[in-house]
Amino acid sequence: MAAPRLPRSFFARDTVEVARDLLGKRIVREYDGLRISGIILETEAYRGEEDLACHARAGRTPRTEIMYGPPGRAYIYFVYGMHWLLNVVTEEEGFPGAVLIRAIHPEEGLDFISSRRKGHSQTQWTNGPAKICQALAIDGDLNGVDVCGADLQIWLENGVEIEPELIQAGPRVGLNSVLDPWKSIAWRFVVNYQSLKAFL
DNA sequence: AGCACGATTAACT
DNA sequence: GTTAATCGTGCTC
Repeated sequence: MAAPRLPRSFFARDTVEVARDLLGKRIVREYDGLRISGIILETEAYRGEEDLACHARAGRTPRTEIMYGPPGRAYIYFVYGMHWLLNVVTEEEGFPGAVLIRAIHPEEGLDFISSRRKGHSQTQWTNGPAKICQALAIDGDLNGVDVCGADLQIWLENGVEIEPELIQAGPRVGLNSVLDPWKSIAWRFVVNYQSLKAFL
């Protein structure tokens, strides 16, 4: 019996809450009949047009349109000329928001991940947002897929319980030219190493 | 261990 | 034309 997927209602909430609640959840990628999965250890929230770090800061564009759409869809985009990054759209339809998945702890499909991250040690397999996409074979072809519906490509399940006191919040990464308060607002969430050891 | 930089494309100004 | 929600390498301390 397969574990139930996180429902759309999980994502139809405030982006910052969703980002925090995604820690400890399991992200599952099905590829070529193979199940690849990991436990989410790090996320970031991007929320609203006033958030100067959010792509929706400039309003609706072809790229950001998906962030305004229904929650529970994948927002996958390309940066720095070579990297794909995976987000899940949040908030009620009409309000832009998404959670960036920044790090996971691999659990299933280790051979697959290893082959896609050849030449790197296991700790470097999925400890960054572009590394996750490389490891799980996620690219722009999957932009817009529904992670709550019947699509068998990416979805989320309940994983492990993370004690609230083991969650660290801090400023989001890579926002070099973003102004405060958005540059330093604590919308990045990381599972503390202490709790990491509980299931490593 | 930590910092600086180049890679390489597309969206947006 | 500029910038970018990053990564890997190569250099220095």
